[in-house]
Amino acid sequence: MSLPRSNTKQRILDSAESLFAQQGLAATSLRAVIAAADVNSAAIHYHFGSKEALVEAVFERRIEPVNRERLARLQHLEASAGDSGVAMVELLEAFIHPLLKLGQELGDRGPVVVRLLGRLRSEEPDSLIALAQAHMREVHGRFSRAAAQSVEGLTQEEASERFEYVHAAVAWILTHLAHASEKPPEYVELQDRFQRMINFMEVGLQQPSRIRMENLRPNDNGAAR
Amino acid sequence: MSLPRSNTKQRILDSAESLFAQQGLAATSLRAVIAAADVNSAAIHYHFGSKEALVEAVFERRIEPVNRERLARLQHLEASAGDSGVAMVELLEAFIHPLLKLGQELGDRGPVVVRLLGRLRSEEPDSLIALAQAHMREVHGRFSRAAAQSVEGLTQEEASERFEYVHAAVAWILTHLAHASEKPPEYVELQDRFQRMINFMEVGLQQPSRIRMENLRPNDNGAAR
DNA sequence: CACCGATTCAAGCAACCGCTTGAATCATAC
DNA sequence: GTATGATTCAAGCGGTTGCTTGAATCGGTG
Repeated sequence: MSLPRSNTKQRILDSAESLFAQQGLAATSLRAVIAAADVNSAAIHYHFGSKEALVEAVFERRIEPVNRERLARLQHLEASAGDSGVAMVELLEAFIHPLLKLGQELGDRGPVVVRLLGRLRSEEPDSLIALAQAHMREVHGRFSRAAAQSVEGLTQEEASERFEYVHAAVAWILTHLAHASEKPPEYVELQDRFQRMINFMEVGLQQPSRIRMENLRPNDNGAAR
Repeated sequence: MSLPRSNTKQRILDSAESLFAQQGLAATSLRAVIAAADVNSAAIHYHFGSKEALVEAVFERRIEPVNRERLARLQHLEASAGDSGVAMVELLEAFIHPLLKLGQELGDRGPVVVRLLGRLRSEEPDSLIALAQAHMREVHGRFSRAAAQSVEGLTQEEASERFEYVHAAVAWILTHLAHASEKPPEYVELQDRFQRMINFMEVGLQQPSRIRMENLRPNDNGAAR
C-alpha cells in the first residue's frame, strides 16, 4: 500500500525495454536485464513471475496508450466526417501520429521505445504473437473498416489486407530507425519518412477492389465520388 | 569424391529448413534438428561446422535461385522495354513470380520454403541480417533503379524506400501463409493475395516524389509522359 | 519495542545450449 | 587383403538459461 522504497520494478522495465529493443527478445537473457538494471537476481521473478510476463509488461506499458490515442483520433475523425467517410490521409495520420508523439514525449528513450514497438510485429514467441493480436485487433479492425467505408467499391477484407501492409511498413521504419542513424532525437527524419510513406500508401488504399467489382457485381449502380 | 553412402547432409538441410520455418532460428536448437533428421549428434558440426554456417546454408540453397531468376527476368524486361522504362506491373511480377514458381515446383515443401524465405527479413541474428543484405542488395538496387527510371520525377532514393515496403509486404504474406490455412498446396490463394498486393502497390509506386519536386527544382522543365 | 508483510539478498538447481573428442565403421584404391 | 580417407557413432565438455530457495532486511503498525 505504501510507496516502494526503491524503484526496482521501474528499473527492470526500463532495462528490459532497452535490451529487447536492441537485441530482440530471444537474445536477451534475464541475467542481462538484471545486470543492466542493477537489481538482485531474483527481482524479476519476484515482481513479474516469469520472462514471458516481463515481456508482456514491457510491451503493454508502451502499446496501450498509443492504441488508445489511435482509437480516440479515429473516433474524432468519424464524428466530424460526412457520409463519404474519413479522408484517407487523415486515417493514416491518425494511425501513425500517436507513435511519433510518443517518441517525442519520451525524449532520449523515444527511439528505444519506437524500435521496441516495431518488434511487436516481427518477434517470434507465440505468447508475444498472441499479445500483439490482442492489442491490435480492435485498432486494425476499426481502421480498416473506416478505410473500406471511405473508398467506393473497397471490400472490408481487402481494406484489412492493405492495412496489414501499412502496418508492416510502419514496423519496418520503426525497427530500422536506429539502425541507420545513431543520433537519438532525429525525429525530423522519421517524420519525413512517414510522410513519404503516407503519400505512397494513400493512393493504393484508395483503389477499389478489382476482382469482386468486375466479377460479382453486375447490378451495381455506383454513382458517388 | 565418391557419392556419400547416405544423404545425411540433405536430411539435415531439410529438417533444419522445416524447423526454422516453423519456429524461427533462435527457437530451434541443433538437437531438435538432429532429432528430426535422425542423424548422429555430431553430424551437423561435421558437415557444416557451426549453427551459423548451417543457417547460411539453409537460406542460401533457396534464396540464390530465386534472386537469379529475378535478375534474369528484370534484364529481359529492360532489354525489350523502350525509353520510358519497364512497366511497373511487370517489374512487380518479375520480383514476385519467382517466389511463386519456386513454391509450386517444390510441391509439399513449397509452403515451408516460402515461409522460410519470409523470415529472411525479420529474424534477428546479425549474421543472418548480413546474409540477407548481401543476397538482396543487388536485387533491391536493380529493381528500385528500374522503378525510378520508369516513373517521371521519382528519385532513386524514394524508389528504394518504396521497394522496401513492397518487400515487407511480400515477407508478411509469406510468413503468414501457413499461419492461416493448413492445407499445403493452396497456391491459388497465395497467387490471389499477391495479385491484390501488386494492384495495391502499383499505383503508389507510380507517384512522383513530392518534396524534392516542389522544393528543390524551381527550374524543372518536365514535359514528358 | 515487538511484530509482520513486503522486498532484497546470495546461492544454487536442473535443464538445455553449441560444440568437441576419440574411437568405431564404412567405401574405396592399391 | 590391407592401407587410407571420409563418415558415423556414443559420450561428454563447459557454459548459459529460466527459475527457485531460505534466510536476511526493510518500512510501517500496534
